[in-house]
Amino acid sequence: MFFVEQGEVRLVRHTEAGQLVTMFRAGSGDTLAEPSLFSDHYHCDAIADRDSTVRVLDKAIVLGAMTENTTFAIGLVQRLSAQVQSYRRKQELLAIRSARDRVLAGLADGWMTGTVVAFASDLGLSHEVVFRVLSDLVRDGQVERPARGVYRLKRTNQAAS
Amino acid sequence: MFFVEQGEVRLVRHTEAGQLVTMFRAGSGDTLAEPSLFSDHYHCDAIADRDSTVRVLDKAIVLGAMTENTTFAIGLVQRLSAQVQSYRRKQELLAIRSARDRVLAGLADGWMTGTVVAFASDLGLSHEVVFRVLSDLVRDGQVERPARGVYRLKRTNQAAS
DNA sequence: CGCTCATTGTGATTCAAATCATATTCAATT
DNA sequence: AATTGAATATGATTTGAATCACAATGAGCG
Repeated sequence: MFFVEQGEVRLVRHTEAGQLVTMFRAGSGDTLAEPSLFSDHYHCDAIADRDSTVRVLDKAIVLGAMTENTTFAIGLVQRLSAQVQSYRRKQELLAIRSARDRVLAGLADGWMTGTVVAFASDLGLSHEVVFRVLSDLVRDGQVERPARGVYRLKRTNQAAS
Repeated sequence: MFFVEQGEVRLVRHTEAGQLVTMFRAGSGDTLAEPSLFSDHYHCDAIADRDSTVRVLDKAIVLGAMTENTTFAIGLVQRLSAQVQSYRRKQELLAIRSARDRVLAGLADGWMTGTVVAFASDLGLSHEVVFRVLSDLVRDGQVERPARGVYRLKRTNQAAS
């Protein structure tokens, strides 16, 4: 198990077909690979896109800390719950068939942080379609593009939640 | 938060487009809606396809139990970790573009339990394509169909993990 | 038993996302 | 300053999953 002190680390897996799927993005203060506490053979790779500082937490020590320090355990439960929630939200989003609606939902959820290519990958769409949809949305006035490669929803249809 | 004593309860959400997405299937002994412990406004619906018995756990009591009983807290962490793992696996599976490969992966992971329609919904595919792919796979000898609506991978390409 | 309804299954057609191709911008490197 | 490589962007084409349409089977029910 790992603790990200600085930077950003992505947990990725390779499908049989060879494509890279990002499982989780851990920022400063996040823990990584909690499931490894209970299962040995589950394998992911970790990629740091920026320089990052990561603390390695020994499995036995973490398990020990959970029995002794209840606030620690509760914190862990809380972080895991948040992860479960975000996975559910992602599932819901990926269930949206139309590329346009999916891009809109992704924008509303604040997924468009890095590059468009990364955004497209998170959405499970080809970057070409995402570029095209973004262009259309800008043309339709739903989205603004303050700079090259930067897209933002207009206040008109911001996230409700 | 809920505890499923008997039966099976599905956690579902409705997308804006009106389609139903199954977020989680809880069987006997599983807990449901753990994230509700920490957030108030997240909303899912629960559907019992079979008659089921569910125990309602009071939020405050569960939080109390976590501080007092460390084994309880650890159990919760463990269940949540397992959920996170399965969500990651599902993400990986849904990232598979080809319907044929996705169906194969779903079969290998033992998702084909109920009806083909339910299976298709879990895979995020139309049931027509799933039927077609299953037919092809039977024709190709990769899959056996012991009875109408029952499909099973042949030992040749069983799950590696 | 006849009725309804969901599931199973297949065939034909459509449509939209993937793919292929290509140009441009820009930052990092040499 | 020239070179590489990645991201941005758009256009043309293909492909495969969705959709529409329609049978057949089988379970539940009055």
